[in-house]
Amino acid sequence: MSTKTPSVYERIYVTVREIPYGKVASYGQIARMVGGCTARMVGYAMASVTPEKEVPWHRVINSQGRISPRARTSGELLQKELLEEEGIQLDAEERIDFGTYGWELAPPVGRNS
DNA sequence: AGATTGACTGCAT
DNA sequence: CATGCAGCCAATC
Repeated sequence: MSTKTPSVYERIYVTVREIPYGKVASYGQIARMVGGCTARMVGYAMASVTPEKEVPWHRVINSQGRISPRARTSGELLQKELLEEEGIQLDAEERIDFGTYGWELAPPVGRNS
């Protein structure tokens, strides 16, 4: 293998790939699941991700159930399109309901109102 | 080898 | 509800 050691990044990519179709996960959730890394690492990993990784980065959103404003480009718009493609509908405020689309491993406490 | 950055998160103001 | 600040740790320059 290459001189590069897999390290945390590789783990994050693998974890993100574990996200089932039609579900979403937050950075913090993934960070906790991977362990040893923080939400920033996940975000940074996503920023460094490439189509070659085949990572469904569009299934990764922030804790607010919102698409990260990211830095440049209108990629966020693309992300919304991809999410809808997965069958995930966004709220009127472009927000995702973790209780409905959230990863089964990421239950935000079921508080039925 | 040191400084900077980065698609985050949570709490305080 | 919007804005600000601090904590996190690794990759990149």
